[in-house]
Amino acid sequence: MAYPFSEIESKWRKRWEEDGVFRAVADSSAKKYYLLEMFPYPSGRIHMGHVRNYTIGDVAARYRLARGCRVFHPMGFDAFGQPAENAAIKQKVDPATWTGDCVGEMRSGLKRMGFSYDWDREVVTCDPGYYRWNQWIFLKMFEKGLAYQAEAPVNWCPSCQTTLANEEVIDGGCWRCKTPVAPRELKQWFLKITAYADQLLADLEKLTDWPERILTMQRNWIGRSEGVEIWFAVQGSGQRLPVFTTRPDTIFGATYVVLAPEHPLVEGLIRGKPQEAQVRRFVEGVVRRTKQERVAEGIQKEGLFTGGFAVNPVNGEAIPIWVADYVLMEYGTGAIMAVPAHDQRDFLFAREHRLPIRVVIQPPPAGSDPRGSDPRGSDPSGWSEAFEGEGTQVNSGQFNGLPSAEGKRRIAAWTEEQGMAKRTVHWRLRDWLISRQRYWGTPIPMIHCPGCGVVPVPEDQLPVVLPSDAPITGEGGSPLAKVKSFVETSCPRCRKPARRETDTMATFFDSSWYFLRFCSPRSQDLPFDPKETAFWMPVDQYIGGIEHAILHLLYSRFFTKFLRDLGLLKLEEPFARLLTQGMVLKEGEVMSKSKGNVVDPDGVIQRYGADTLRLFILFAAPPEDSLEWNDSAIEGSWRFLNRVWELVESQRGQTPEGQTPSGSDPELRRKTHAAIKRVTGEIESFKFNTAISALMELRNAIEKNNQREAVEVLVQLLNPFAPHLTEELWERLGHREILARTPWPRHDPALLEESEITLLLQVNGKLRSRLTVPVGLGEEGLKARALADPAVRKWLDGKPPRQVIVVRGRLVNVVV
RNA sequence: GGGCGGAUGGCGGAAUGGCAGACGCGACGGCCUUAGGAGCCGUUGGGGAAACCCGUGGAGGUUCAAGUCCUCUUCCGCCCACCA
Repeated sequence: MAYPFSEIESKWRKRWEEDGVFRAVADSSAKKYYLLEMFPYPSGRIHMGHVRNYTIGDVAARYRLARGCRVFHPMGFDAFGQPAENAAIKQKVDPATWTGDCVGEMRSGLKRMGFSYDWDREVVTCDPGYYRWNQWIFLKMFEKGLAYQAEAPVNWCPSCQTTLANEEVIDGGCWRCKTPVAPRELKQWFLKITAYADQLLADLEKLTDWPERILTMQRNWIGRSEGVEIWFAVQGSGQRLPVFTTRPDTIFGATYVVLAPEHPLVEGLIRGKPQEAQVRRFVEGVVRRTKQERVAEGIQKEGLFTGGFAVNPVNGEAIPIWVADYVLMEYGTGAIMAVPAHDQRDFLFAREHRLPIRVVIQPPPAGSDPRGSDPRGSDPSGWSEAFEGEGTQVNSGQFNGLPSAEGKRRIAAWTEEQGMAKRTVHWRLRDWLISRQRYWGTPIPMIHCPGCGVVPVPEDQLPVVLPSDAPITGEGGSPLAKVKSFVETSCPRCRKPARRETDTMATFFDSSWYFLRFCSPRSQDLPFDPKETAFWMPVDQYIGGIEHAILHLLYSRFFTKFLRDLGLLKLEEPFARLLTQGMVLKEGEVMSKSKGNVVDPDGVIQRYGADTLRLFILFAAPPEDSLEWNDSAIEGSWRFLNRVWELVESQRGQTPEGQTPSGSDPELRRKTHAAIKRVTGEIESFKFNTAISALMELRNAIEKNNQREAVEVLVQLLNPFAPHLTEELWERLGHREILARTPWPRHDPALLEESEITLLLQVNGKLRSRLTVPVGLGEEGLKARALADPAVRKWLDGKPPRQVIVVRGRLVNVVV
């Protein structure tokens, strides 16, 4: 049998395209619905992860279209990036050609799936018409002081003479030549995302339709912490050593100070001291290692005494200054006051190096408070770990006896009054390093002039086009630096010879605003037409992988806020609702070429058609969960579609008189309308797996009693999932209109009312019997029926019930 | 170390605190067929002849009633990880 999916699918794709069924029209006569899936990196063919992501989106888009919304469902390609450059290095192909081929391959792969994209709005980020606006936005950021240059470490391969991305560093060595990678300071471009840290944090409150865990991840990434910066004096030098702490209540317990190895005060502290040589060797050893290595070494904390002392301003005590690798230069002030009694890292370090431990927060006595009690006494020598909880201030001068929570506030205020400290907020969020010493990206539109310094390329000279003749070898530094005709230019200010910036932008830049470009993809005057974004934005539903939960979403939120401040948008947040779909696994593992467990969507399409693939990938698991691919389970979806096909074909064979007229089987009518209600609700809440099972149930019911209305409803409800087949069936049922544009069916609530219900009879909470009773029976009536039931009487065994619980419309529980 | 999820038949997964296992895969039996890696029908959590009993990682608890709520615990996954 096997329905002719291949002909059907190409027929309807052609029809949709010819009729422009999915073209988005900005028309305020109906509600707009912007549905966006994260656009793909064009690495070759589409894979199951794409199929899943885009099928989830397509169901939502098609459903909204049938509900009469102005649906906006665009697609494009995130086309800059390293894989194209690696292909160039390995296979000697031009990245532009390679990328173009991949885009073509992917576009046709997506088309084979029958997704309802408005292809007229396609955007490809490596197109100069797109990336000129990257450059424009960058210039605006530079103008506002949000783009700046600073020294930053990169992974450097001394053999290839090039910088490496983190993922190109494998076991501390270069991915190509295995030479150990060394960190190296390079002047690079940053975006000042930290200027928006408070807004990015505060506005998370507005994202009420985002998954809670994504919000938590963003919150932790931004990492706001409130505390005080307190100034220790370096003994015998007059220098001030600022230290940040979130625990001012523990200041009296500081027994030493620790500097990060890179801290600028280290050199002065050790000079001429006996410790000098040893400390210097230690510092050099730490600095030479990359951050990954430092972290990978784990909990082993190493450090040395510098020979210097710092004076704690709260009690005038001189305490030793150490350097240790567990203090990071890039957080806080690069120095800490160590309170070993109340911080676990300090505790371990103090134990290791025999530094004093002083308790300043007395743990509450055991049993005093069920939540906060701590069995430890006030003598830390017996402790196995630090006490980080709340307690009572001790050894803390005039603050003794206060609860530590109050001590925290009072000590912070007091040190501030005394001029010893100031209250501050520190953020974990760092500025965003966007420079890449790479070819396949957007050139940063800046010019270095010996006389004028760093000068922006004037707006009317954009785009700065990526030259096509760069030598891409993977060696000898940035490819752009080797293209004379690109590098050599004149200063826009003084006209004298100058050099172009040869770094390109990280591709996260490109994807931080593409959702705005879709609104007016051919806009020539601005990155997007503010009228169009005012109509379409925000994205009503965004769908993509959890791996983008932090960076991509944070950057997009940052860009939106920046563009709003430029006056181009009237929008706080770009994505109203977010869904993160799970991964596609095979035998419990992520599909990957290296594991050799990749299932190619095209093979599946050839065997079963796109509709079966779509249906199966939605049926096998809820969208957010990971999905276990199963080659034989897809047969179930295939069978189901064939049976639906058969159902319609068999009905077509019948004369109208031979069909069961609508209404003659009230039970099937009821089931049909119940299915409309259920499937509709489940599509809206993205429970596609159960929506499909409801469709299977409806088909099973129809098979027993074929009825025109039921069949038509089934075809309509199935449409978002299996669009090609259902268009064909809809036509075969005699309809002229395209099903995708046919209004979604509505259920008749009157038909869902039932006259009888099944009453569950429990004895002591266990199901013992069931009873069919008329709807609307009162509590007493239900109780009487239950107690009269033979099964219940058997369990009562003549004894009177102790209690009878009646849940109307559902059950009666008799307690003996 | 921190955060967030999970754990239900042979498998994927269903279950507003109220019929555990919907729907599907697989398996088994049958029908049809020259044949079937097709199709159709039936059975399918475990135990038991049956009445019934036992079952949602483990241990407690709340409740008339717990897969679902609470406490503790084990294991697994993901993300972030020396953040002061």
